[in-house]
Amino acid sequence: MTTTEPAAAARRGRPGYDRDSMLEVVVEAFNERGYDATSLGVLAERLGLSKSAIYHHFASKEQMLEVALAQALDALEAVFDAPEATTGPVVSRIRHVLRGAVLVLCERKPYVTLLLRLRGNTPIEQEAMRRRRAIDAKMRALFEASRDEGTLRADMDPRIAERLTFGMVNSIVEWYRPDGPISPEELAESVLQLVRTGLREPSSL
Amino acid sequence: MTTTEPAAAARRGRPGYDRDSMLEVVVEAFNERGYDATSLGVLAERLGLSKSAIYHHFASKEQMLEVALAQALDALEAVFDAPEATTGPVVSRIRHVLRGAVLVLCERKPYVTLLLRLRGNTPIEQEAMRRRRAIDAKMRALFEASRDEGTLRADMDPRIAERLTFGMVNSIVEWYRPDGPISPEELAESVLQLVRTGLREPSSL
DNA sequence: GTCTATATTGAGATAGAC
DNA sequence: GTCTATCTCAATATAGAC
Repeated sequence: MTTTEPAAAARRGRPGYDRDSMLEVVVEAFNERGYDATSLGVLAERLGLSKSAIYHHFASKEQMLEVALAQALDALEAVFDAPEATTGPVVSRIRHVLRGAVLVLCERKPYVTLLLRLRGNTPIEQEAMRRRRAIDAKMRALFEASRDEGTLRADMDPRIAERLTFGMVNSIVEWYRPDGPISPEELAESVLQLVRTGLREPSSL
Repeated sequence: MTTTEPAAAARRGRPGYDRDSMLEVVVEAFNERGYDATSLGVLAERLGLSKSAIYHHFASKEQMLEVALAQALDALEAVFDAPEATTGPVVSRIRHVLRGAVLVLCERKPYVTLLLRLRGNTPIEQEAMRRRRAIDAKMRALFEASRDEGTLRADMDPRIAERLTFGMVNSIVEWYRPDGPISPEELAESVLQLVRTGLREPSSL
């Protein structure tokens, strides 16, 4: 039995975690049971380590949350700060951010899931929620711009439209499976179709 | 039984809670901080009581959750078991359950919110999730029937359509305010509009 | 119906050896 | 990088008086 292995990230046995590989296991547990309901004892069990070993990688349970949330927020902010989100026709910008949000959500699902379930119980959670609300505000501004130029249906409040749309996108974390039959791209396309023209078969309108 | 006291429900002073009026305060706290993160100490503080007084009304913290979840599930199941949900044109049934779900969600928001955030950590939570999944299955069956009769757009998987639609509806608990400017009926109408024909102004298609 | 205790368990976190 | 052992505190829940 060899006692030294170079790479740690892909290992599933007992030893050799680095910060990222440990975080993967930890965040999965947070999402299954909820952050508050997940004790260090449970984490240690799933990691195959003792509780105290965890503290070699993270200063506290909340720091695990902080690092994980950053992974989600950085990716989402990148979508909304991209040139495609700030220049060009408003309808194209909306398409870009919706598609980008779906893709980030699928590709970093565990981290985004954690973000979407925050309650703001600590300063770290509150700061993450602040960043999330800033993203929401950019989305809302796009919908209001669409209303102003006449491309959003006039009989719907743009704020309601934004909330329903983003709520739909965010709900994807509840059921999407990365190893399932549908690709993130297909899913993004379905979202755009539904948002653009609804669910009805045109011939049955 | 009941009714030696007309109602303790409206009281906001120190004493005189009955089960329902206590549950209102409790569920509000659960939703603000999360069920697991809400200690009996916090509940006692918000109720203006000692921790032990709570046990006069509920046998355990989890029993509070159980009673609250029943309020949400009973109302939702009533919508899906109503005659309007089981007879008549499929499109009408879908309109009924979507509208009904939005109304229940607005009118019993705290209880539905609790339901939607469950993680299944205990048998009681698991049973509630089972009932919730049964409701989902009825919704899915309606969408599949719509696909089969040609009223759901042919280029979208009915299961994805169902999940996106229900996800949108459920996300309403995250932002709806009963004392806000929009009525549950208006909100239900917006949902139906978005789902039927999308967000775009027809003239800009 | 509420109170003041208190029992008991498990949580997050630390110390220091290997 | 991980371990055993332990600290401290807060959690749920109970006992019994008023």
